Amino acid sequence: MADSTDGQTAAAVAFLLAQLGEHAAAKFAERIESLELTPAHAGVLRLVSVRPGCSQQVLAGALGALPSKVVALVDELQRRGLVERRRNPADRRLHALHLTDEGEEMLRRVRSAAETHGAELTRALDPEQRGHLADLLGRIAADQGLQPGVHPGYQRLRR
Amino acid sequence: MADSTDGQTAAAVAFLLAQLGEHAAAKFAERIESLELTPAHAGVLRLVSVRPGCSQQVLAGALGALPSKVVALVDELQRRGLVERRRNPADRRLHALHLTDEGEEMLRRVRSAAETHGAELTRALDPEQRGHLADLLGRIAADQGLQPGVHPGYQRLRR
DNA sequence: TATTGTTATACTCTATAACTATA
DNA sequence: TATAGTTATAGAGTATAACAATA
Repeated sequence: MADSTDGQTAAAVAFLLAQLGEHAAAKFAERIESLELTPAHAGVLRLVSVRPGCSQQVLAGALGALPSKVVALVDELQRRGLVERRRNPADRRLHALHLTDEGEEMLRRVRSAAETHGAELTRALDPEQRGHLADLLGRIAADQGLQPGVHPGYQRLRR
Repeated sequence: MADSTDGQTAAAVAFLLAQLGEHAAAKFAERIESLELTPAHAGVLRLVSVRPGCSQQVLAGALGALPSKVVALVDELQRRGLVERRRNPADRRLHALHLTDEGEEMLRRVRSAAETHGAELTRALDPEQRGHLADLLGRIAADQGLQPGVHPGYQRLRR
């Protein structure tokens, strides 16, 4: 069944993914604007929560962002009391990153916003269809070698 | 079944869409690099083909791009003999845009690249799953008010 | 006066590369 | 000498606004 119709379907799927991906990212950014966070900020909070004590280099690698960008992001989040930089006594070059209690609270709000965002985005589907869609997208993501939960493209790499 | 599990599924779908959308857009851009086209160029070719004789203003609106950007894109495509600007005798301010034969040929190559791209992106799915995915994504796109076939996000609006 | 297309300019962002402090 | 983090700078890309031609 790898006929011309299927080829067009595949192309249409790719187009829809690009279109919806842009839409989803823009809507999410809009939604966390009220928290005065950008998607990049949210990515930092999430990753520091998952890997407490990680260095800024590790963070840059996982986010796909430049170290210099990470400095600015962490500066901002630290200034607002959401993350802490702790010197590592064993290697004083490293900054171990941790969420403060306020940071944890903010992350809960981000997660809540993400759920509302997801519900709004997929409101045209019933729960069964939503589950099916998650499955199909997960298969593609795994096949394409995308890291689960890591950097949706907040980074502008461009090589 | 609108329970906490479903809420997490919805959030996961939104995340996957953003992640896969970025991936799909990047891969497509890579694929048409060999044609020395950017996604924005491809968008112009496609739209001029669909709406032959359209003005640059109309094009800018449909692409979600700035008029000044459209000028640069059309300049480049005209220089390469892919599109023509024809003065409209009725209103000499307007440039009616048309594809040349070379432009038509280039668009065929872009469409072929898009099919290969789609097949590669969705290779983890069988044709039935691919069709199902196209259906689910189409429902969301329609519900979210996205124009079919129009601007996947090549524009950087940001407002 | 309003609109199309164009050009010029200002601005934002990103990437690169220097610099410091530690190792 | 090499690495983490930081700062400064250059470059790319975008949006804004001025402009000429036509209506």
